[in-house]
Amino acid sequence: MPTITLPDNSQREFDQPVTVMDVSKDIGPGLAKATLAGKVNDKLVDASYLIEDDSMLQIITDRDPEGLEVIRHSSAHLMAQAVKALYPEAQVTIGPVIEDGFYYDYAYEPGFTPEDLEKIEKKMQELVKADYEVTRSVMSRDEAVAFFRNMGEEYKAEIIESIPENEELSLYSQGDFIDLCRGPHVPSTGRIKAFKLMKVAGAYWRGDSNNEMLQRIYGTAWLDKKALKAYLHRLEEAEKRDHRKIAKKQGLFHFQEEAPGSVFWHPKGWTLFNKLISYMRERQDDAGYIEVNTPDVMDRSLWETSGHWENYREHMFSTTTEDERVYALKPMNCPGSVLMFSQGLKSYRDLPLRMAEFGKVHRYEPSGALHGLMRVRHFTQDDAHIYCTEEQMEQECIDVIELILDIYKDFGFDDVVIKFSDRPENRIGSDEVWDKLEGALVNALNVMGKDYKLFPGEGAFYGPKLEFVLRDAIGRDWQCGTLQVDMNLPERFDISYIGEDGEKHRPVMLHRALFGSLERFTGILIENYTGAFPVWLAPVQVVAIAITEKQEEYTKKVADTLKNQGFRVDVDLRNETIGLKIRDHAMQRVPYQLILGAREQENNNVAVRTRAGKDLGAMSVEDFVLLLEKDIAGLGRIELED
RNA sequence: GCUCAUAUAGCUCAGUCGGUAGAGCACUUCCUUGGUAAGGAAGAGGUCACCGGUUCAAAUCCGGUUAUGAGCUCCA
Repeated sequence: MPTITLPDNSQREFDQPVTVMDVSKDIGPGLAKATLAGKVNDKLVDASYLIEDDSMLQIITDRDPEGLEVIRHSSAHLMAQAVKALYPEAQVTIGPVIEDGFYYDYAYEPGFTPEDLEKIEKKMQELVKADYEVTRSVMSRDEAVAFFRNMGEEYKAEIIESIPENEELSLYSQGDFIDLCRGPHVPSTGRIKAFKLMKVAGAYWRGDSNNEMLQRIYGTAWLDKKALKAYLHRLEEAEKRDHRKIAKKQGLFHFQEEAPGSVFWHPKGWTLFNKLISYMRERQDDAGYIEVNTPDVMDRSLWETSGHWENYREHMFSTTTEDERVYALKPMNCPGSVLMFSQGLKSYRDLPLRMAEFGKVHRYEPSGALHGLMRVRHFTQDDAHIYCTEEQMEQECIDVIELILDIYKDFGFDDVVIKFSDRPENRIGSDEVWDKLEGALVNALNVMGKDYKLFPGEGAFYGPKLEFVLRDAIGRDWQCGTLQVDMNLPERFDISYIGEDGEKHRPVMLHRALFGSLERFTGILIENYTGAFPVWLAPVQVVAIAITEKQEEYTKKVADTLKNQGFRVDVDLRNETIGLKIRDHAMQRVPYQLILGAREQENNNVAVRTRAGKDLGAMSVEDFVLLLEKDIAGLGRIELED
């Protein structure tokens, strides 16, 4: 005799066990029609779930976030059903829900073509129309293994075999398709209204590159066609922000075959790059760092001492000279930094020693990993190594985190995902030391009230790390800043400082990078600003445009006045209409355009237009300079975007 | 590195059935001297990524290489 309590605390009594759907029907036919699943005592269940005892029940409809998840999960099953119908020899594996949709991995030797996707999608539509009822059944583990093995589904059987023996497994079937699944699912296939298959890709079985490659089909699913359309539109818009596209349009950099994964910076892109360096240099200077520079090419023996030769040799660029000496291009700055530290005796009075370097590192990344500016083979780190005592460590961590978040704020990144990776299985150092190092990082975050995501066992073998992650236009996450504690290098290079007691002590070494890779950060910024950089960063801040050739001299004069005050100014004297010139520079996202015609020349002033199309009217050059300076002082966050 | 796809003018892209390549923008020259997102005309520009094969004939079909894109794996 279950009593059902609904979210509004109203109660309904039934004289026999009821399904979620029964309760829905009891409340009203409209709700019954909208019911996708239920939440009984906070556990997500099918609409057909039988409630036997007094329970809290929330009916899940397409208005609930869980409803969309159920639809996406069922969409994955729907796709698998379609694939099995069209390609019976394909074996099913797994098909989870992901952000914005779902995927399903198949073992299918010939692979799927884009045409196959169309066919599969069409089949899915048919299956929706047929409106198969989705039913749940239960099997023991061993029954299920035998069942799937008998069907020729070896992968499925393998998955089930790895599940503990005593667990009861649920299976879902629709039409002649059956799959192992935790559920819940929609009551019938007709409930899936808006989906689209997006792309085929390879994916390793069980995520292990030693295993065979499966065929993964990605799809997206939404509550209705309108939401699907909006999503596709959003994707299109996001693609326009792709840093590679914007860079081409604005002439910031290029890549070419002779140097895969290596950037050719054009003048405008290089200006941007250098602006970031001078910004960082200033911030680090204020934060008590010193800056050094160490060699790019160093002898093999150094990399043997650091351990890189042993562990990362295949990812290093190395070179042998005429005299048979083997050198390597530095894949990291730290060994150089340590050599710098060991020059001369260090006292505890020298600590904390914060040694920064804008070092270009070279890593032979796998070809498939390369990705625009985000993943390159030669990149510049805003690297620094902080040598300090154990007592100083936590405060140094706090200072680094504070600096990093403050710097990100200057670029408009207020929400930064922080990842914390703690001790891995293979590691050096005692547990007590690890406790201390992890504690330093976590305490620092706690003191600052910052949330973080824990990645257990993902730390480096020599110490735990924090990673600061930013997201690109297409929704991909990229690690930018990092803070790591290192127990390995000080040991390997046997560095020390003289303590108050006159004895040698081993310093703690913190590695940190704030932008991380200047190249990657530039890429993130291009997308973040859609190429419309704040004035302080913009490669060209102002363009002076002559309306006719009669203003040529005046235009040059105005431009020179601004250039002499340190602004980055372009001049446009082309024999084109003013409309075309304005359009060109607006599309190049130049923050300010000065329109210079007979009127301006006569009154000795400039007519100012923003890239967003706002006409600020005429003003003197002096007033315009004040405007620029104010804009730059506010780090260009004055509202002039469209 | 793996799976799939792509590679044609500086850029964006067409190119049917295999018959030696085309548009728009950009560029050069000329006309136009203009007032806040595209004025007009003419001209120049290509070893169709590279190497090989099939064929009387290859941008087109086949194989390989390189690079790029998406995803997977990796990222000290």
